[in-house]
Formats: sequence, C-alpha cells, structure tokens
Amino acid sequence: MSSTRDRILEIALDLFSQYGYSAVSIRDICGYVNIKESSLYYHFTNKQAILDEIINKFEANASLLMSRLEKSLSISFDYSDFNSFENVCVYFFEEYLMDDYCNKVMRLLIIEQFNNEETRKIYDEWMFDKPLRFFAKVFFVLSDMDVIKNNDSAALAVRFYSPIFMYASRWLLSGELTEERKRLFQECAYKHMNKLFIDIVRI
Amino acid sequence: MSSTRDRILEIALDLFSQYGYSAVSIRDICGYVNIKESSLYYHFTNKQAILDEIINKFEANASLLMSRLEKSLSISFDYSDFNSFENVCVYFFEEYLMDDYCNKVMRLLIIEQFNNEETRKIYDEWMFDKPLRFFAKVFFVLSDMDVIKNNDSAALAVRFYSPIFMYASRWLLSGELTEERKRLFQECAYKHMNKLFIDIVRI
Amino acid sequence: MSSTRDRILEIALDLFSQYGYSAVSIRDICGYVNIKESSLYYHFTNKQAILDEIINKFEANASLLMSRLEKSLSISFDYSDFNSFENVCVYFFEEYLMDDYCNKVMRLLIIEQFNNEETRKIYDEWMFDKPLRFFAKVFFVLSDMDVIKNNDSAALAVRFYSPIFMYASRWLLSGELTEERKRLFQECAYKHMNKLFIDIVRI
Amino acid sequence: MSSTRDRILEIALDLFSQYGYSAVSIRDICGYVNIKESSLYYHFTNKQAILDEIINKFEANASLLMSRLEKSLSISFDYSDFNSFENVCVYFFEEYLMDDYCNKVMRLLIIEQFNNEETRKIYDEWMFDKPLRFFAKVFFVLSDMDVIKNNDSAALAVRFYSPIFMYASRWLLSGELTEERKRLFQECAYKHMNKLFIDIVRI
DNA sequence: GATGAATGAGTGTTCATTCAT
DNA sequence: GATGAATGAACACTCATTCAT
Repeated sequence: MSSTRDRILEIALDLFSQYGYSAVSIRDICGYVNIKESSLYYHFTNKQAILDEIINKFEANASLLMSRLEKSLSISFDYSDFNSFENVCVYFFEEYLMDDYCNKVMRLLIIEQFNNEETRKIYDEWMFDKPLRFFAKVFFVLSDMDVIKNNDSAALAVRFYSPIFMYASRWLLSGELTEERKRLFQECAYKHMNKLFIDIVRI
Repeated sequence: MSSTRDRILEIALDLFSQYGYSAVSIRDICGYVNIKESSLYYHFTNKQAILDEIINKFEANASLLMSRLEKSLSISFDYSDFNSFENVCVYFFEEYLMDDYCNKVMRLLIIEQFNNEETRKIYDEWMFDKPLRFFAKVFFVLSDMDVIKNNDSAALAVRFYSPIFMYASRWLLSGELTEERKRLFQECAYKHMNKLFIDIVRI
Repeated sequence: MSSTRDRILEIALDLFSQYGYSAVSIRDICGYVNIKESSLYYHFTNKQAILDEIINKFEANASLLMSRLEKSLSISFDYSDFNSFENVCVYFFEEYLMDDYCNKVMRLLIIEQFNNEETRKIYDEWMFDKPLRFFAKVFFVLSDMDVIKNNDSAALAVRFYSPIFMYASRWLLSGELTEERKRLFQECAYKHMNKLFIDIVRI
Repeated sequence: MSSTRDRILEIALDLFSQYGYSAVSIRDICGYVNIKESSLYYHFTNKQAILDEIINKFEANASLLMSRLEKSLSISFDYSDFNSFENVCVYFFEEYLMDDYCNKVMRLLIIEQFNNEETRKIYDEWMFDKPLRFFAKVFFVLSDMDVIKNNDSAALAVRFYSPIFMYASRWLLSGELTEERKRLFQECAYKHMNKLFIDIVRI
C-alpha cells in the first residue's frame, strides 16, 4: 500500500529537510524512489506541488496533535498535580518536537522560511505562536485550578518554552538527529520542566 | 580600493542570507554588482570561495567583538551594580544580534548548517556555545562580586539567553529585518533583562 | 532502433578523429546530430562516456577481427603456398588498417594517447603489439610448414610490418582519407608484401 | 638571459607536446612561467603565434641539422667503410629523433597534423619525406662508392628507415620519454642498422 | 615589461518539465 | 502507472583576449 506517491513524498521530505528545497533536484528524488523523472509528473504537477503537499500534511497532522493536546486540558486535566503537567509536556516533546516526521518538516521550514513569506508564517505559527499559546493556556488552567501561584501565564509560557526551543534548535533541529542528541535534549528538557514546576507550584 | 571585490561579498551575503547559498546563482550576484559573470572569477576562484570568505570574515569580526566584550568584564566591570550588566547586554544585543552584518551571516548559517558539517559547527559555536559561555562568565563575575545571589552561572546563562535566542530567532532571524521587528525584539529583550536582574540581584 | 545514440557515437568519432577529443565540443557534436545539447545527456552521462564507448566498441571489434584472423591460421592455412599469406595480409589491410571505423579510432588514439595513459596502452596494443605478435605467428606457421626458410619470426614480423606501419601512418592515418591515398597505400603495401615473400620463400 | 619570452616558448612546447595545442590554455602556460596572462600578450600577439614560432624554430633547427648531415655526405664521407654510415645514423638518431627539443615538436606535430593542413605538411616533410630522401641519398652515395651492392636506393631507404620510424613512434614519441625507453630504442635501432649493413655491404 | 580588471563567447553539465507511447 | 526521448533555460566555470596603467 506504500504507493509510489507516498514514497515520493517521504523521500522528498528526507532530502528537502537535509539539503533544502532548491538544492534537491527531481533527479535526486527519483533516484531514491527508483522511478524515472518523467514518472514523477504523473503523481505531482511539479516540484512545488510536492513541497506544498508535505507542508499541508504537516499542518493537518500538527493541528490534530495540538487539538488532541488542547482537548486533554479540558478532559483529563481534572486532578491537580504535577502528573497532568508532566503528561502534557512529555506528549509535546515526544510526539511533536522529537517526532521524526515533524522534525523533518521543521528543518525544512527553517530553510524555506527565507524564500517564501507564506512558509515563514507557517514556520512562525508552529514554532512559536502555537506552542507559546498552548503553554500559556496550560499555565492559565494550572493557575485557575490553584496548582500554581497566580501569575502572568504568557510570561510563564515564554519562561517554560524558550529553553525548550533553544535545546530543540541546538540538538533536534541541527545536524543529524541521532539517538544521543535526542537523549541530550530529553535530559535538559525534563530537568528544566521539573525545576520550573517546583519554582511555580503552590507551596 | 578594490571595491568590486567588496561589492561582490556584500551582495553575495545579501542574497545568500535571503535565499540560501544554492538558490543564488553567480548570475544573480553579478546582476546586482553590475559586472559580467566572467569578471567575478577574477576576484574569486569559485562560488564556494565567496561563501568561505564571508564566513571567515564573520568569524574574525565576531571573535573581535567577543574578545572586546570579555575584556570589558575584567576592566570596566569594577563597579557592582546593574549598569555594568546592562551595558554588556546592550552591547551584545546591538552590536551582535541586531548588527546588520552579523544578522545576515546568521541567517546564512541557519540555512547552510544543513548542507555542511563545518558550517554547522560554526553555527553552533556562534549561536549557542559562545553566547552561553559568555553569559555564564558574566553571571560568575557578578556572583563573585556579590552583586547577585550565589548561583549556578551556567543555568543562569540558559535562563537569560534562551528567551533572547527565541526572540532573535523569531524577529531578527526570520522574515525581513524591519525597524518594527527590531523594536519588538528590543522591547522584549530589555524587559526580560530587567526582570531577570531583579529576580537574581542581592536584596 | 535507438538511432540517436548511434548517431551521436558516429559523429563524435568523426569529429574526435579529426580534431581530437578536447577540441571538439558537445555543441559541435549536437550540431551535426541535430539535437539539443541537453538531449545528448539523456544518452550519455558525460563527454568522456562517449569517448569510452567508442574505444570500447573498437576494442571489441578489433578483438573479434584479430581472433578471426588467428583462427584462419589454424584452419584454412593448410595448403603451403603464397595464397594463404596473401589472404591474411589482404584481410589485415582491408578490414583493419583501411577500414573506415578502425581508421577513425586509430587517428583518435594517436591524439589521445598523450593525454591518457590508459589510452596510450590501447594505442600501443592495437598499433604495435597485436599486429607484430600476429605476424610473428604467421611467419612461425609458414616456417613450420616449410613454406619459408627457417628464420627468426619476430624479426620477420618487424621487417614485414614496419613499412606497412609507415605507409599507414603516412597515408591512412594523416590528412584526409581519400581514395587516392588508399590506393597509394595499397600499391606500396602489396608491392612490399610480394617482394618480401619472394625474399623469404623456400626456393 | 633566459628571457620571459623564451621561457614561454619552452613551457608552451612542453605542454603542447604533452596535451595538444587546444587542450593547453594560456592560463596553464602562464601558471608555469609564473606571469599573469595579460603579460603573455606583451610577448606574443596570440596563442597561435606561440605555436607558429615553435614550429618555425623547429624547422630552422631541423633544416640546419639536415644540411649539416648532407654536407657530411660530400665532405667527410670519403673513406668507404661502415664507419661513415654508422656516424651518419648515430648523428640522425641522437641529434634528431632522440633530441629533447625535436622530440617534443614531433609529438606536437603528431597531434596538430589533424587540425591544420599546413602543420600536416610539415609533419609529413620532417617525419617521412626528408628522412627518406636523406637516406636514399646516403645509400646512393654508398652504392656510388661501391661500398654496397648496386641497388634501388629509395627502396633501401624505406627498408632502413621504416623500422626506425616504428621504433621511434613506439618508444620515443609515445608516453613519457624515459631513459629506459631511449635505451630500448637505441638497442633496436643500432641492431637494425648493423644487420642491414651486413646484408647490403659488398662482400 | 608586467599587471589588474574586465569581457564576450564558449565550456560541459544540470534543471524542471513535456509529451507521445 | 510508467517511461523513453526530448528540450529551453539556466548552471558554475574557462577561454583567449583587451586595455589602461
């Protein structure tokens, strides 16, 4: 069932995320997919269409993920302790920042943001806007439930997310994504999460 | 002076930082410099040589800047108050992160880190390693002078630098570098600087 | 049949043998084949690949021809007179030295031997080594069959082949290959062949 | 006194004889001479002029050498034995075929004969015509002095010169001109000379 | 004598794309 | 679904040459 079309998308993402859109040729993609270049045009109208679909799929996936996370805030977030906060963070780290597919698209967006205003907006949305908004909501809920001291939730979101973003930039979104680098990120991210929670938790 | 050579470097940096190395052609550069393509090869042996020189110059510049900053820590940092810390931060913001030349090279490095391991190292060094080390030293000095509470200076550096890095990534190193975006960055960066200093200063 | 590919090979050989590999451009070849330059790269990975294939084909052809000649020595060479010797020489002259295809490749090899050690070896093999070895065998067989006086067959090969080689160098492998020059070569070559046979034949 | 001009000629000949005229660039020549490309045009009007001068100088040199050889036939050739013949041959081998300068020009002519009709004529003249005429004259003189059996001197010239030409083509004018290859040539050439003289000498 | 700077024309090659089969 | 064959435009780069200094 892994159709040619899907293999094209998969390999194109692999290559785009490694070298950037313009540095990857149709030849390169087809070489890995093991089809002739002309065959690719049966599946996609042009090179741009591949990139578009990759980004669209990412947005759909990421939206689903985010809405699932948001839903968890209103449903399963009913017991007021560290576990809920931790669960949310772990989910966000593992399923979003460290997820192979998301990781590749983010690398791609980092490169392509410069060429294309629309791509820049998507990059900004999913790298900064959505995560910051989401964690602001998390802290708002926590504060509302008196788990943490009443505080400026937007500022807390920055304080929580910016080191995460820096660690991700440095170890997840740069160079090869090795298991070692993943562990390095996890270590720092979890330590930061714990420390911050202790700092802000009520009593 | 040999201004053609400099103009090539200048325009190449402009274009590389906007579209990435591989998306910019020799034709593009020469078009803006207003010379024929063959003339470019009088000044540079090949396209890569232009990129190399840009990066080398950046490293020289940035090294100078960093060493000047470090020197200021040992010389002018003799009075123990907020002013010294503020001066250092302002210098770092204005002359490094917000400096036009540095800004362009950083954008370039963001893109090129993916193609080239050596570039990735330079990117890591000047984006993460050097700034974090420098601010760790700053906090160490401040703590040594009893300006701030004794603390883990490396952790403080992360706490200080990561929001700065995030703001820079979002507003200085993405999209067009407008005056408005600069102001946005400054506002957030200075507010963060002040708030953090209050949090950690001795009484 | 895939005739474009063959036409490229044919015209490339024509031009290479006239002007030398490096003096002939892809543009030149495509001009004569009447295709666009980019189309050539569908059939060959690069310019060198055209040359390689030409030389490989020549070696295959020439090997076949030589093995056919050698076979004739053991099979049809059973009656001990001048005819057999003459037949072999005529075959060698007409099908090898004077053959259009071989002639062109030899010209090409003459030029390219200087640039490339491997080519030099092929040149040496097919211009000197193989012919001299072959005629040494011919004279050895003739001597074995008592057709000619017992003699040093290697020395006889040199005595027979060197004027042939000189005539070929002068008239077949230099300037345009006109019918007149072919006749000139044939006249000299056949006269030489006859004279030498008379000199060495038994009584 | 080795002026720049001379060094250009020397290096150009070196390179032309190795790679052929069209495969050698002005850049290449100037690189070895250690001058800038523009400087070359002070000494020569264009690339062709270098080649022309090389060939002109060769013709002058070779003419002088040949006329000296011819003079020796009428002056010092007064005693009727092998020595005279040997001396002439040695001189021809050592000062002409094996001479470094002549050797390089001959290689050059071998390549360039294909591009240019005039060059082809020079090649034919100095490689075939002049040597064959000269040795025909030698044998005519020897026969006139009753040193050798009365014979067709033109045919003798071919019989003498063609193996020499073949050995020269194979070992002096192909590949690198090493001392070993020179010795190989000498060995074969002298052996051939001796054997032929014995064959044709009176009693 | 030599060079810095430039150039038009040309080099081999790659690009994304088309289209008949 | 896939491909063989083609192409115009662009690619980085080299060429021999010019000319003011």
